[in-house]
Amino acid sequence: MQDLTIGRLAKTAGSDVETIRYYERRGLVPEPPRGRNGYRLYPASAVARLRFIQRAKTLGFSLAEIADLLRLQDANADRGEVRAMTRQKQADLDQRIADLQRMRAVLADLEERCTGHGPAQSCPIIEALNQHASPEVAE
Amino acid sequence: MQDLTIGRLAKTAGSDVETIRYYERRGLVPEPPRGRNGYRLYPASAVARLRFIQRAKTLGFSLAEIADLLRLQDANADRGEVRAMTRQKQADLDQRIADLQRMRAVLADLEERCTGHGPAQSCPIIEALNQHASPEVAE
DNA sequence: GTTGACCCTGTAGTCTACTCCGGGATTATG
DNA sequence: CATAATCCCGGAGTAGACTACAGGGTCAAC
Repeated sequence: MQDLTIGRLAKTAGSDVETIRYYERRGLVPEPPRGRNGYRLYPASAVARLRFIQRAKTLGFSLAEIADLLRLQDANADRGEVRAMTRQKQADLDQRIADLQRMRAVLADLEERCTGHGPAQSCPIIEALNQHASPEVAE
Repeated sequence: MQDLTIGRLAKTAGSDVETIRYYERRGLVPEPPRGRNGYRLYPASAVARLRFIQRAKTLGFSLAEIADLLRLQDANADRGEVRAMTRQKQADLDQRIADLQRMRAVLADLEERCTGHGPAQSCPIIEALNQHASPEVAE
C-alpha cells in the first residue's frame, strides 16, 4: 500500500487533518517521514493507530491514558499492565455511574413530589434546593 | 442578623471568595450593596442562594441551568417549568448512565479475556483495540 | 502602630480535546 | 495555465467552572 498524505489518512480513518496533527503534538501518533515537499507521508499502519485511539475513546479512556496504552503496546510490555489500566477504568466508570444514578434518583423523587401547577416558590423541587444541603458544614 | 462580608459568607456557606465573585459575574448571585469602603455586604439570604447552587450542582445541573432555575424562582414562575427542567436533566443523566454502562460492559468483557501474563501485543484487550471493526460498537 | 488578614479590580491561567485562522507553498484539476 | 484543493506552521479560540495572581486599599489584633 502506498504512503498516505495527512488528508487521505484522515479520510480513510474517519478522522480529521487537524486532529491528527494534534495527536502528533500529543505524542499519540508518531511523527511520520516527510516527502521532498515537506508533506507528512504516513504508512498504512497509521490507520490502525487512529482506529485504536478512536475505539479507546469510546471506552472512556482519555488521550493521556490512550498514550499510556499505546506505549505499552509499542514497548510490548506485560499484558498485566494493560489489564490493570482496564480495571482502573472500570472502577472509574463504576464510580461515575453510581454518582449519576444517585443524582437521577433524587431528581426522580423530587419530580414525583411536584405536581400540577402553581408558583415556583412553593414548588417542592425549589424548596428542596433551598434546604440545608450540607448536613455537616459548621459555623 | 448582620450583613456578611464576602469572606464570612464564603465560610458560612462552605464556598470560596473567588467562587462567589465568579458567580456574581455569571449572574447567579445578585450584586450586593457595598459598604463605605467598597466591600460587598451580603444579606443572610445570600447563604441560602449559595446552598441552592451547591445542591443543584450535586444533582448535575450546570451553572447555566442553575441560573435558569434561580430565575424561575426569582420570577416565581410556574412550577411546571421547574418540573420540565428536572425531567430534562433526568433524561440527560439516563443517557450518560447508559453510555457509561455500555463502556463498562465492554471493558469487563475484554478484561475477562485477558488473563495471566505475556506480551501486550498478544493481549486480547490490545488486540480488540486494534481490530478493524469496533469491539462492540457498530461501525 | 505595625503587622497580617481581608477586601477590591481586572486579567490570566488551568484542564480536555479539539477547532479555527492567517499566511504562504505545493499539487491536482479542468 | 489558472484555479481550487491540499499541505505546511504557529498560534489563538472554544466550553465549563473555577483558580491564581498583581497591585493596591482597608481593617482587626496585639
